[in-house]
Amino acid sequence: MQLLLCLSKPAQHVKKNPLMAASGSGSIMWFRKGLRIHDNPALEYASKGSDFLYPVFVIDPHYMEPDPKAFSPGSRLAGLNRIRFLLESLKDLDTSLKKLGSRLLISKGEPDKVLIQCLKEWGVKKLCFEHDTEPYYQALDIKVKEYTSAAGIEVFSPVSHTLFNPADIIQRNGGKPPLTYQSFLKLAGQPSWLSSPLLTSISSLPPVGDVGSCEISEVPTIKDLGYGDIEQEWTPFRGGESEALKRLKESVSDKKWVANFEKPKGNPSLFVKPATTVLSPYLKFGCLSSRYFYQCLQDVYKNVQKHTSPPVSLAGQLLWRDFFYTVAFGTPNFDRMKGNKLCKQGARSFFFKKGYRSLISSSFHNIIQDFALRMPSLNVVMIPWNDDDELLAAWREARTGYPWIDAIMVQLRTWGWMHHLARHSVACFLTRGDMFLHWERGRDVFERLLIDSDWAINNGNWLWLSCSSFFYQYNRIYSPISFGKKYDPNGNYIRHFLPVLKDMPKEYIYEPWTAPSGIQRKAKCIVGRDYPKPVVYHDSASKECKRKLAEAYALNQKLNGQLSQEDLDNLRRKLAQDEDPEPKIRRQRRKVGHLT
DNA sequence: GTGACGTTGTGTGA
DNA sequence: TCACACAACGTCAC
Repeated sequence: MQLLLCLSKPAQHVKKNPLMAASGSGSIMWFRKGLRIHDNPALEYASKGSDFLYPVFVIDPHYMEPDPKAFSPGSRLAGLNRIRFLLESLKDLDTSLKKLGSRLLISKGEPDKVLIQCLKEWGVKKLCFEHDTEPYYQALDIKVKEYTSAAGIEVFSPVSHTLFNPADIIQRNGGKPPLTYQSFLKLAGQPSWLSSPLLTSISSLPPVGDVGSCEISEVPTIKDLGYGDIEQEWTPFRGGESEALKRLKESVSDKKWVANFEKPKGNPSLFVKPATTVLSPYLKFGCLSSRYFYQCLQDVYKNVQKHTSPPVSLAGQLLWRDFFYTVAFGTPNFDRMKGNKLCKQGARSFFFKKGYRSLISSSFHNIIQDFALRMPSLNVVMIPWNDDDELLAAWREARTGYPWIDAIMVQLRTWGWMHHLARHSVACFLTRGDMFLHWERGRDVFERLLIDSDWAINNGNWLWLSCSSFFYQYNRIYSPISFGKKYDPNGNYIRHFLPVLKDMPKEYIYEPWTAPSGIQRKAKCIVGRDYPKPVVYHDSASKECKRKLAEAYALNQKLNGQLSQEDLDNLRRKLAQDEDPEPKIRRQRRKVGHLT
């Protein structure tokens, strides 16, 4: 309310038309993701044949308003970097809409309630919004469609966030999502829209109609949202479609770089000019169309002699995105370890008792019903992860004592973005590599702090990295010392994000606890005082993790993945009994060191 | 049932 | 720079 009051001002580009509601020629374009003008079929359809167009974005307080209890500045669900990125994206969209004779109408509240109020007040006959497969939006859309169906309002909700429609892929695979990238590629083939040009510009839009009694504001600032004066290091990446297209143009203009791109060969320690496009935050909010990006890449590939291919190529990265969207859409409880049992044993009851039947479009319902009968097939390994708030906080707050890990966590907090392999390093360290903590805890931290955090991709990658699903070679552990050193022997990345170590000689920068005390004094960094000692011994901790994973895998195999809570607890006790005490001893020493 | 395969590990030795 | 051991997983195609 405070926001609306302080921003209430006469709306520009708004034409009064008291007859509009009766004429029924108005449409609402409901922006959620898809914050762009180019390749936006919902916007295109909304503007066709409409005398008035209402471009609406609803600010959900859960997503935007300050939560003082959260572990970093921001709302309950999002860190401040991502909130700011979203506001910048909205501002850019508003500017673009104004150039086309329209504007963005910002409202605030529970999105479904606000939208239904707008639909009633404005008397429109058409509601357009981009289809979204995330559970949050699926549930939201059900509520809105219940109203539109009863009110006789046409709904147009095209798939334009991804290259393919996840439901189509699942249908083609007999009702199950493909579980490997290669099988996904085979099913997907070439996108149907690839041969025809996408609509990348619009010359004008219908004017905005009378907004009546609906509370509408301009795009708020961070301060308007109640954050006051914030002192923090902000992400260097600016939100919005204009910035996205500029970045895209820069990336694809280097044809040689695009043609030779191989994701696993990228250097995660580069930060002045990152080794990847950093287009992921723009794809996340739909400031950039993945289809337009894909088409631009195909144009480059056509004009070079040879180029890399999926999974490592740039186009392959967009296909990875679609792969995770597809598996996530076809897997109930994709974001949990413990939902798997429910999937395997009680898929029918899950779908039919929990109301998911109404959640899914009728055309897809038959497939899902069949899918439920066949049993969902994503195997999530049940692992008795440890629960240790102290270790989790050390990881989250960049004080593990391993500079490579801590520097990445500082980059996460300050930039909201890190290279993919840097994410692998810290995710492996938290889960199966060193700390043996639950991937869901790490997922929560990433989900909050990343500016590109995406429900399907984030959960998919945590399942992958923790060897819980998709990837199972738990012997392959990233070393918190040698992995970074291989790319950046001088430790420039560490020196930048952990200035406390900027004068540490390169011989010790990845393992400062090994530096002689004279060197530590000269570098003005005494380990245990200015920078923490390691919270675990990597050598023994990683061996312990491998042993635990081996036992957990064996039990999962024995019980065919059907572990009860009791089975997990028993295994946890057994693993603790057999545990090598060495990592714990180090933790005790560190703790004492901190207290004194 | 079997064999090939899997975007992105590390350390060692040639 | 490359091959190999490490130790061995699940998925897919046959």
